[in-house]
Amino acid sequence: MAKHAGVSKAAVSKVIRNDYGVSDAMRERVRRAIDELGYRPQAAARALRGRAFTIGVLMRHIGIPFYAEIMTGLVDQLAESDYQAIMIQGGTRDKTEKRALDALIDRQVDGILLIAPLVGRTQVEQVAREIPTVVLGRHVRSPAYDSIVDDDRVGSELVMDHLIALGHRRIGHITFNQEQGRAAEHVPRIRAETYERVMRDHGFADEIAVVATSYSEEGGYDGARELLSRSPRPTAIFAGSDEAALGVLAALHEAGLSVPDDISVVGYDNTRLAAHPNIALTTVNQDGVVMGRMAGRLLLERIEGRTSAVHFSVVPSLVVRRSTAAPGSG
Amino acid sequence: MAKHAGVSKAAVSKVIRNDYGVSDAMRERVRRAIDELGYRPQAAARALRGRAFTIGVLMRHIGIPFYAEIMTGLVDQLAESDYQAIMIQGGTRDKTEKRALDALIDRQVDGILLIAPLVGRTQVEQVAREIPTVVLGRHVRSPAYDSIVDDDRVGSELVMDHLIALGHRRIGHITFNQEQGRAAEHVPRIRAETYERVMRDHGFADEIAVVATSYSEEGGYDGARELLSRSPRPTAIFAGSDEAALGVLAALHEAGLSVPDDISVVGYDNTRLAAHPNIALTTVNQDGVVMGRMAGRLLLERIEGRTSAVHFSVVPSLVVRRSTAAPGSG
DNA sequence: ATGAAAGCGCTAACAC
DNA sequence: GTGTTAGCGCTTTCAT
Repeated sequence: MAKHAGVSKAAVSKVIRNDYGVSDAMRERVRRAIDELGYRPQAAARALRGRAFTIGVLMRHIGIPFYAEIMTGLVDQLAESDYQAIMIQGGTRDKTEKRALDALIDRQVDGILLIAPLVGRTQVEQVAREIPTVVLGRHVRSPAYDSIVDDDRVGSELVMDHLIALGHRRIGHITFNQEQGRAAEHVPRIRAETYERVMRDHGFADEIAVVATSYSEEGGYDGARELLSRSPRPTAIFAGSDEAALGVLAALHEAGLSVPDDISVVGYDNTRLAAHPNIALTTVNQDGVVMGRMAGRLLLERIEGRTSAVHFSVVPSLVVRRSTAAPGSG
Repeated sequence: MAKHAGVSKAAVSKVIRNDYGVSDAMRERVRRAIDELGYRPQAAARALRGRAFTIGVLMRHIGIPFYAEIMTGLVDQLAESDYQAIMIQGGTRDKTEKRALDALIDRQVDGILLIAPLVGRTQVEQVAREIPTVVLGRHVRSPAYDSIVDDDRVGSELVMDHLIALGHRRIGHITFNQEQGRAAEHVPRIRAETYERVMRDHGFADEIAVVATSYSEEGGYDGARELLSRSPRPTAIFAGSDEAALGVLAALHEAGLSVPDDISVVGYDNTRLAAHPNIALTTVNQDGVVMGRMAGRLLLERIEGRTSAVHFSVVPSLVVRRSTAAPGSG
């Protein structure tokens, strides 16, 4: 490559990196040679000496619509930089997630975005000492890394206020049963705590009914069946996620109960499906695209040298659809 | 690292790669040092000389449930190897996909899985000359790379036979309007052609009604509205994908038509949502997990040296749910 | 069976 | 403003 342009390797390197100390003529000559040869610098070689120009994203699975929104924002933000986002699946077990995280580190990524990681604060801090790190979806404010969350307290309050304003008081909640250790920073815990607090604040402490399963469709299904078996049964169910709400709807359908006439249902996340007319789920919207874009910005800033931590919170909004109504209207 | 174990770098390298010519004592010593130091080889440095131990997967977006299945199979297959799968989003435009593909190549991946790529055969062949490549979801049999497809002819026949057996003859179809150039290898084209062929074979040539929009929910919505505006309107709609079928359901809902009493709807892909009781979509199941596992196997084989091309076809099956019934039953 | 040495393709520091 | 040089952390070849 350098030979073809009749210049030194260093000159080529400088042109590619837009480094200073290159004459226009030199730049032009190198540019032409690059085009003629279709030359592309090898990321591995660059990584060995400097940067890999790669942002690694760790997520449990792909296939989750909300994650897709995050990626849209991230890619959009990185588009103007020289950085590329690569993704890796961590799975749902500690061990597989660890392996995936190690794989990113081995590949010398310049920044890491952890989406709702299983790994705890201490371990993330260890990684963050070496590599700029942003955690999305964990309510933890470490000085060692940045975080981005939706304000789950506000979102949950929106849900509860909506239901209570409609006249509900026997409201059930389905949450995600996670390990206790670091649960305080976990989203399901915050949504559940807010649910309980609002219930108490309104004098409905006796009506509190929380079932801990998971945020999956299956978890919602099981949770709803459990809630329905109680007597009297709730007039509304606040599922901790849209996924779980889908399971709730399935269980209600199976039980021959109609929504919202017999029972109101609320989700959280505003996945694309919630908007479908056959579902029409009242839910909380958190702007994943904005969160992803912010993640990209924070990572680029850290790569450029910022060391102080930034903790960003997105304000959610309630989207009211046809799955909620006043109780006993059917 | 080598110093800590009191051996040469070459010895460490051999132990890590399970190369021959290492005594048990040496292996033991190196292993212990690795554990003590928590040593991990840098992929970038390895890539420069040998392999990156990385499989790159290019897909349009994450967030597509079927792609998640493919990844599950791929990761499962690679779990027993030293290879890691990383994903990159190509987006829906030629240009962004090209950029993503280049990014994988720059990162020296050892193998590439292209999921329903926009890029055409010639360009893929160029890549495949350098890097083992598997294409999933394109009906093209190149001698230069492997391919994995669902047998879309069989799947589409299953759909049509089902509808015709129920008594439908005015069946509409919604397809994906792609560039004509290389359309022959594209899935939507094959599904549409099979639809037309079966219609003709049964003497329903006059009833053929194809609307070309896209395989998205919006595309299905628009397509359905177009089909409903015709007179007489179809008694059944075969949407080319579940996504599109969701849009069809939305349009029917809006038009006050009930499914399946007024009109039957069939999708394709058996995404998780199709199974939800509020949707209950009759659709075609293609085993994404099997396809992903096969992709991993083919890539590993190619990395090990296979040069002849393998073309693998998965046999789909029909999943009948409540969105189809005999015509005029309502 | 083991180690010394060369070199993969870049970047950074320095000399000119 | 440009070229030369050293070296990033591995793998590979070749002595020993």
